Amino acid sequence: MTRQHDDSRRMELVRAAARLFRDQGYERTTVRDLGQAVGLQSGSLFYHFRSKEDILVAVMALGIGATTDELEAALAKAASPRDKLATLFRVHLHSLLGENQAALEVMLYEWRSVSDAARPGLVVLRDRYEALWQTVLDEAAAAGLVKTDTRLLRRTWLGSLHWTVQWYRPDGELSVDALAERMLALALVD
Amino acid sequence: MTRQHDDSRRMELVRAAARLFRDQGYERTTVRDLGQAVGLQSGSLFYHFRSKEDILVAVMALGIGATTDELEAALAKAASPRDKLATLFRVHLHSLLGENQAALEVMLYEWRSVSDAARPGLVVLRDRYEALWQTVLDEAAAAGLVKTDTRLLRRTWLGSLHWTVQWYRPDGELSVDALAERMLALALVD
Amino acid sequence: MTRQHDDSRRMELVRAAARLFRDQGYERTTVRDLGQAVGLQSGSLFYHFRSKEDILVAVMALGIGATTDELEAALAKAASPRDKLATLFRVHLHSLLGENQAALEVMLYEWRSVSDAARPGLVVLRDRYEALWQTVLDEAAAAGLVKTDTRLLRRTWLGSLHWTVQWYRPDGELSVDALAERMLALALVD
Amino acid sequence: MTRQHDDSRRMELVRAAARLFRDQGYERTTVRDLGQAVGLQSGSLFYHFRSKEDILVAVMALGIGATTDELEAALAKAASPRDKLATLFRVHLHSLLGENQAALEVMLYEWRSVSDAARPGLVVLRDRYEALWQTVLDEAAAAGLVKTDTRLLRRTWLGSLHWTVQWYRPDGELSVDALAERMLALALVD
DNA sequence: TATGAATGAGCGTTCATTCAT
DNA sequence: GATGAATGAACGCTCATTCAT
Repeated sequence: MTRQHDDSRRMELVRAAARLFRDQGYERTTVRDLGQAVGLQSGSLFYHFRSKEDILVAVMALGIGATTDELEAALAKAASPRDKLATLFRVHLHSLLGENQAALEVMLYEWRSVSDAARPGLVVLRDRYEALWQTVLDEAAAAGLVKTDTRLLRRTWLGSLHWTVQWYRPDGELSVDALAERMLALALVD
Repeated sequence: MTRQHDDSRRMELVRAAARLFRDQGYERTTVRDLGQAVGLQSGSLFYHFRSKEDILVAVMALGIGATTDELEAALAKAASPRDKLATLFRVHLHSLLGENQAALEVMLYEWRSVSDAARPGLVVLRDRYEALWQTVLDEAAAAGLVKTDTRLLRRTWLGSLHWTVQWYRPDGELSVDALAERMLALALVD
Repeated sequence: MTRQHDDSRRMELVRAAARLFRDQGYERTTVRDLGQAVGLQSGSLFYHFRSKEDILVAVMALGIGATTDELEAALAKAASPRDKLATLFRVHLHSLLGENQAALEVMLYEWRSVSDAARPGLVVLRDRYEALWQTVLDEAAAAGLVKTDTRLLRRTWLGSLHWTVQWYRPDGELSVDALAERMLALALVD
Repeated sequence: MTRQHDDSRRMELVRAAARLFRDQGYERTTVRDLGQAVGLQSGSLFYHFRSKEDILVAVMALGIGATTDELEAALAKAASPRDKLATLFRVHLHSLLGENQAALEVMLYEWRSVSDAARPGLVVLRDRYEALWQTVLDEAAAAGLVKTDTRLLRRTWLGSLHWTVQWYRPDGELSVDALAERMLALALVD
């Protein structure tokens, strides 16, 4: 119970931090900004986290971890290789562009602020996510859906998806789901 | 003469700044770092630039401006639509990944540190570059080389190319030219 | 009963504080350090003491008070003026250098952290201790054992003894008793 | 010239710091206190010193270094072993208790705030000073002026002298010179 | 009695920028 | 054109203390 309370505070902070880091950047976000966002004095943050960087790491771990979990769950429900490809696109774009989603974007763009000590742990999480992608792409290649250079394909497609945060506007004509579908259609060999 | 000297000093500084901003990030690079890189005291920089942000803007303008110039020149020499597509990929990757190239990468990843006042000028430069892309893609679509959703295609492909800075290693097996060729092949409908 | 329990907790804390204050200094010791040393959260200390400074005062009072008690008891058993001089040295060095002794050293070196309000109470305790010394020295002077400038002599000898904490090593060749004997021999007119 | 100016600023700061560290203790003295004492903003201190601890080390090095220099010069003028002993006492007390003298006292009482990295350098300086003492004491022992246990004698006497800062009042009846003479008389075997 | 969480003031330090020389 | 010195605001973080539970 106590643990739960503690965790909920931490989670609240991590989510607020994700938004601030995404909008202003990690370096430009002060611990006073973070405190204000959750109704705490800046010093009080350090009861929950050892350092500002620890908050960044928690945000990034959440970003990639939650996305991996969702992807795994969604893939389990996908029937065909083509469905699985669609799942890759859909889950990724929802995690990047969906409402209350900010952590994955931070994960993508704030690597430079992660210390050498914290990097390996995050790399493991990232690799786990990319391994899911790789598996699906390899199956798709075996099914003749995509070309066989799946490693480069993975990097290419992920790059395309990552970049959407720079231009996609949620108030535009295109829903996230529709965007995912169109990007997949564009990417696939007919 | 004075002007020339001044400009060469400025250029030297911009190039050094590009490398530092790319490697450490704009926020993490101090004006003392910049001064040291060109053998100047930090205070002396402010004779050449009004502020640190002005240096960033100069770097970004150089990054996109020089790339645009190169692309224009290279496209003029390209014969077929397919050649022109190859030119898009080749020039872009050289500007991102080539030796002594850092400014375009800064352009891509440091938008958040550009003030509202400076942004429009850079947006104009970026739009000019993307207009070149758009023209070439439209011609390719007309020739049946690519699908017709060329606006989304432009964003998709540019995203793929931008992301290469995160994983490409110049000491690996793949040259920049070879990478450009393979990425194009992967992107094209056969 | 409650009182007893309370006191034992307090004593445990004072002893732990004495060691920490001696080893790290009062200012560099945090209440979290103190809490950890006795298995308490830092906030819980404030049930036993009103402030961190109160703990310091308790340590210092213990340091000088216990030493005074021991000196009184030991002097009562000493026969000759020369024996009494030896007792001064022996008790003082044991209190400073003996095992589990830290409080007197804190008393000597942390005056600067005692507030004006708390100082008089400690000065009284210190004066009581020094009065014992003065009496013994005056008797020794009357017996022709030491020179007659006993006030300066007291300060001189106490200074010598206090300084031992800076250089004496318990794992060296000299026991505390032996050191006391040698220092007395050195100090006495033959 | 520039160097001289720089040094004079540093010196001014070191002297002011010596007084503040002596009066309030190193830990209780803030960099804002230090800045105010020399008419500088707190941040400006860091143009002259890399850290607050560096200032402490400079104070301590000044305290022991200047005293060593003075002692060397004064010993060169002393004729007899007895004169040299008097010189030891006189120079030490002047350095501790004289006007505008604070650095040596800081040296004695702030060791705990010196980092492991800085300590060896200061120990070398201290050893140099104590070596001067040792030489003089050995000569005095050879001349039959003092007992032969000169290593313990050195520590004993230095302890006595160090302790004077705790009780000597410059506005009292005793001048520093007179105190030195009386302490020596008390310490010497007739 | 003790805890977990929070406060709020203050700390040492950084850094873009200024300016007299 | 360039420097050395200084500014001043802000930064991440610490810590004695408080208090509802």
